[in-house]
Amino acid sequence: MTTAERPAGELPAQFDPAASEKETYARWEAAGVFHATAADAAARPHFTIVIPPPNVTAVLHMGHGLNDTVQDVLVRWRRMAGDTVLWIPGTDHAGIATQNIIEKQLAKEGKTRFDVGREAFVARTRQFVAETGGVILRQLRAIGCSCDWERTAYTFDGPRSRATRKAFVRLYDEGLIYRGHRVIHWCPRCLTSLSDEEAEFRDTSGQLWHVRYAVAGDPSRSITVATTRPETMLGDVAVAVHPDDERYAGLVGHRVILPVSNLEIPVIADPYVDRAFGTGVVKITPAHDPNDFEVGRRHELPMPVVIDEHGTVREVSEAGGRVPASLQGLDRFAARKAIVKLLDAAGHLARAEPHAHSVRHCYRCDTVVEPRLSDQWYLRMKPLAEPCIAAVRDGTVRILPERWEAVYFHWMENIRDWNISRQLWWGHRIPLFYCDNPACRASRLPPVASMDDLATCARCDRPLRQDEDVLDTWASSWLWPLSTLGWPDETDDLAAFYPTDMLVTAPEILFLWVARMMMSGYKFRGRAPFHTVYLHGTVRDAKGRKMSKSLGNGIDPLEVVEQFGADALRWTVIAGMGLGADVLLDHADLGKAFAPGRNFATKLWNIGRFLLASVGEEAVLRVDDIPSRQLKRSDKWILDCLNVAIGQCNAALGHARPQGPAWPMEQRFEGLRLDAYAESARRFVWNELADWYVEAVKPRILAGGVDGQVARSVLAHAFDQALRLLHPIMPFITEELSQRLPGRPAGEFVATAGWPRLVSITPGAADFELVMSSVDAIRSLRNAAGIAPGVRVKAFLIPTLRAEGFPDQLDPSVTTTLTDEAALIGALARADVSVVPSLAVRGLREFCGTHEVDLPVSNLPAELRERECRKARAESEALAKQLASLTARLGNESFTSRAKPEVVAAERQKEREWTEKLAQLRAKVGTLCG
RNA sequence: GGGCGAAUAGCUCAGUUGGUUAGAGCGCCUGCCUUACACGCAGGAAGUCGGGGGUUCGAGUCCCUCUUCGCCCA
Repeated sequence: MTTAERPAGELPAQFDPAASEKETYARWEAAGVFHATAADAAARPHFTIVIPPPNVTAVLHMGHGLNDTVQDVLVRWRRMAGDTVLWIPGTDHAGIATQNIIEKQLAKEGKTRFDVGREAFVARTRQFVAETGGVILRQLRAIGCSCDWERTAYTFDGPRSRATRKAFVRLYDEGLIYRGHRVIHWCPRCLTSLSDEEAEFRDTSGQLWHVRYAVAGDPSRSITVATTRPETMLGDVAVAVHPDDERYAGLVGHRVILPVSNLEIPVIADPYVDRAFGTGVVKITPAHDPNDFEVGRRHELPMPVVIDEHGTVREVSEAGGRVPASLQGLDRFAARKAIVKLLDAAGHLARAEPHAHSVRHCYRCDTVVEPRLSDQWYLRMKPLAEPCIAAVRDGTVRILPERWEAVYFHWMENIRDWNISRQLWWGHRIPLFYCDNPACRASRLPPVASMDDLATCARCDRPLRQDEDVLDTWASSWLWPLSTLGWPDETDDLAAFYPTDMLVTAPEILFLWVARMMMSGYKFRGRAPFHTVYLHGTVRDAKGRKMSKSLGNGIDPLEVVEQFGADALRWTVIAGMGLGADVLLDHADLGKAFAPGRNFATKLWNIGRFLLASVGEEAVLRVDDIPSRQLKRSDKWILDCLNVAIGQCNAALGHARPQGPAWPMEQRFEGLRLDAYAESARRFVWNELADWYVEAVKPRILAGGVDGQVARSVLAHAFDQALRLLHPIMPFITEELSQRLPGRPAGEFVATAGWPRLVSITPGAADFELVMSSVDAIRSLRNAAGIAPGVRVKAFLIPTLRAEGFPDQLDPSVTTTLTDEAALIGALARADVSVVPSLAVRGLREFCGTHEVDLPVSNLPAELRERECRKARAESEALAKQLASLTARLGNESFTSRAKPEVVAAERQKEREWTEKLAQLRAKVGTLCG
C-alpha cells in the first residue's frame, strides 16, 4: 500500500520524503501541472520567469538551491493565484569553463587542444556535453522545481545559436560592433581575452618597489619610480610625472636610462599621474597596462610587447634588444623576482615596501590577468544602455533590494564598450567572413557578417576565411528571455510570454547578465525583458565565508534532500533569507543548519496526522454555510487569524506585476519578502492553529453532534488554507497532506488549488483572547508556584473591566465570556476554574487587562515567594517609571496639541490601563513582600 | 582612489511614511517522554538599537560627525 492510499488515520509517524517526493513530483509532471501554452496565456494573466541558466557542466550547489527555490516559490504562488505560469529551464554552454574541462582531460592524455585540432576538439566537447551535460536540470527536480521541462533550452542549441548569430549580424550591420586595438584583460591560462566584468578584482598583498633611473648624461642625478610590477620595466617607453609637480619640473624633456634593458627613455608630463602615489613618478608600459596605453597613445610612444600570451617574458613585438637573454623564457612572476635581484645588485633598488592593492583575476580560473595589447571586437554600449537607464529611472523595471539600483545607475552611466571576442574554440564562432585576396584587402572592405556560412567572396569569388574567435558566452545568454521564446522568429510564445515578469539572480551578475539582457530586450524587441529584478544574497558557511570547492565548505543540496527532504531545505533557505541578505548555513553540521526546516516539516506532518485523524473522512461543511451563531469564540478567532495570516502573506509577497506600464513609487520596493511570508504562514499553522485551536476543539470533536461537525469543518478549512499558504515553500509535504483532506476530489492538486482569499471578518473573534490570556496566566502562576505540570489546581477568574461610560459597573461581556469558557480554560490549563465577582488576595495573582486570575496557593515556599516578590517589585517599579513619563507626556500641551488625535487617544487609553495594572502590581507586592 | 550600504538579544536577521513596554529563528535557563509531535510541550532570562552631537512634543527610524565592517567600480 502506498502512502497515497493509506487512510488519514494511519499516516506514518514520520514523513518519509524519500518515499513520497519522487512519486509526488511524477504525478504533477504527468498531469501537466508545469506546462503552459501560448493559448493558456491568452486566457489568463501570464507569469513568466526564465531560469538563470546554470553552466551545462555544473552540478547543483547551494547557490542554485537558493536561487531556484526562490523562483519556484514565486512560480508556485502565481500558479495557485490563477496565472498561466511559465518557468523556462535551461543551461548555458559556458565557453571558458567547459573548454577548461576538456583541456584538463586532454592534459591527462598528455595533449593540448592544438594537438587535436579545432574541429576534433569541438566535437569532443559537444560529445562530453551530450553525455554529461544538464545533470543539474535533473537535480532541480529533486528540490521540487516546477519548470516547464518541455521547453528546456541551451545557449548552444540550434534556435539559441541562430538568435545569437542574428543579434551579432544586426549589431554589426548597424555599426554597433567595431574592431578595437587596445590593452585588454588576458588570461594566460585560458588563453583568451576577458571582458571588464570577467576580470574580477581581488585584494592582494604585493610590494611596491622604488627603482632609481639615472638621468642620461648626468649620472649624479636620478629619478625614482614606484611600481608593483617591475617585470613590465622591460616594456617601458617613458617615465611620467604630473605636469604641475614642481619636484620634477626640471626633468621633463630629459631622458633617463631604463635599468636592465639599458635604454634611454624620455621623461614626459601627463595629468594621469597621481602625484601622491609612491614617488609621483610612474613608468609607462603602454602594451601592458590600460592606463599606460592611453598615455602612450597621447604621446605617440612605441608599444613594445615583452610578455607573450602564456605570460612568458620574451621579445614579442617592437621589443628587439629589450629583454636580456637571462630573462627570456621566464614566467612573468619568475621574471619579477629575477629583475628585482638584478636591480638590487646594480644598486638601482631604492627600497621595497609591502603594498595592498586590487589585482584583476580571471573569474573562471583565478589566474592573475595579464593586460595585453590586442585586437578585439567590441560592442558599443552607450546607445544600448540609454533606454535601460530610463526604464529603471521611471519604474518600468524595478530592482530589489533598492540599494542595487544605485549601483546599477553608476555602472550604466559610466558604461564601457564590451569586448565580445574570445580566443576560444568552444562557443559561437564569430560570423564574420574575410577575403584574403590581396586585391580585395587593398580596397579595405570590412569583413561581411552573415547568417549563413559564406564560402566565397562576392567580389572575387575566392574562398572566404571565417573569424577564428568565438563570442563571449554572455553574448548568447544576454538574449535568453528572447531566444527561449523563439526570437528571432515571431512565434506565438514570443507574442504570448514576452516580456517575462521577474528575474531572480545574484547581484554578482547584475552587469554581466541582467543589465545586458535589458539592453538586448530594448534593442531587439523594444521592451524590457522583465519588470522586476530580484537580487538575493549568497549562501555562506557559519563563519560567513562563501562556499567554495577550495575551502571545502560547500553543502550538497541532494545530501540535504536525502537526509531531511526537499521541503526542509526549501523552508530553511526561504525563512532564513531577508531581502537581499545572505543565508548562513553550517556545512559542518547539516542537522543544525537545516533544523528550522526539518523541525517545521516534522511539526507540520504531525499537525496533519493528528488533525486529519480528528476530522476523519466524512464530508465537512463549507465554512460559509455554517450559521454564524453556531460558531464558537474559538472558531471565530481561528478564522480571523487565518484572514490575518492570508493578508500578511499577500502583503509580504506583494504585487505580481505592476498594474500599469510602470511600478508606482509606493510599490517600487514592496513585496518579495519571502521570509516574512514564510513566518506569517508558519505562525498561523503552528502558534495559532496547532497551539490553540487544535487543543481547543479536542473536546468538541470527541463530543460530536452539531457542534462537533462545526468544529471538524472549521478545522478542515483552516488546515486546507494553511496548506495552500505553505505549498509554494513546502510543496511535497503540503501535497501529501492535502490529498487526504475530506472531500478532496481525485486528481486535484494543492499545486493548482486556488490561493487563499480574504474572507469577511467575523465579529467576536477577539473574545477568544480572554481564554488565551487566562490560560497563559494560570500556566505562568502554576510555574511560579512550583506546581508540577500534571497536578490539577484551582483557579479563580475575577472580571475587572468597567463598562463603557459606567465606571462603577463591570462590563458584563467579560463575565459572560469567562463563564462560558471556564471549562475550556480549565482544560487547557489543567485547572478547575470558577468565575467570581471578587476575591481577597490569597495566593498568586496576575492581571490580564480585562480580569484577574487568582491561583490560591497556601504556604508558598519562602524561596519562590521571595523570587515572585522581587519580580513583582521590579515590574511595578519599571511600570511606575513608564507611567510617570506617559503622564508627563499627556500633560504636555505641545504633545496633545501637535500629535495626531488618534495617537493621543491611544496614549490616554494606555494611561488608564497602566494605572490599573500598576495598582494590581502594587497589591501583589503588598501580599508577596509583606 | 571614487561610489553604495550596513552596524538592533550570545548568533543570524526583521523592524513599512518618526508615535504601545523594540520582534523572529537558532542558541541559553527551568520543568515536563501530558495517548499528534522530545525534530516536541509549558514557563523563563536576555538588547544604554556602534560612539558623539543635532532636529522634534516624541528618534532604532530623519540630519551631521566619528569608528568598524561589507559590497560595487577604477
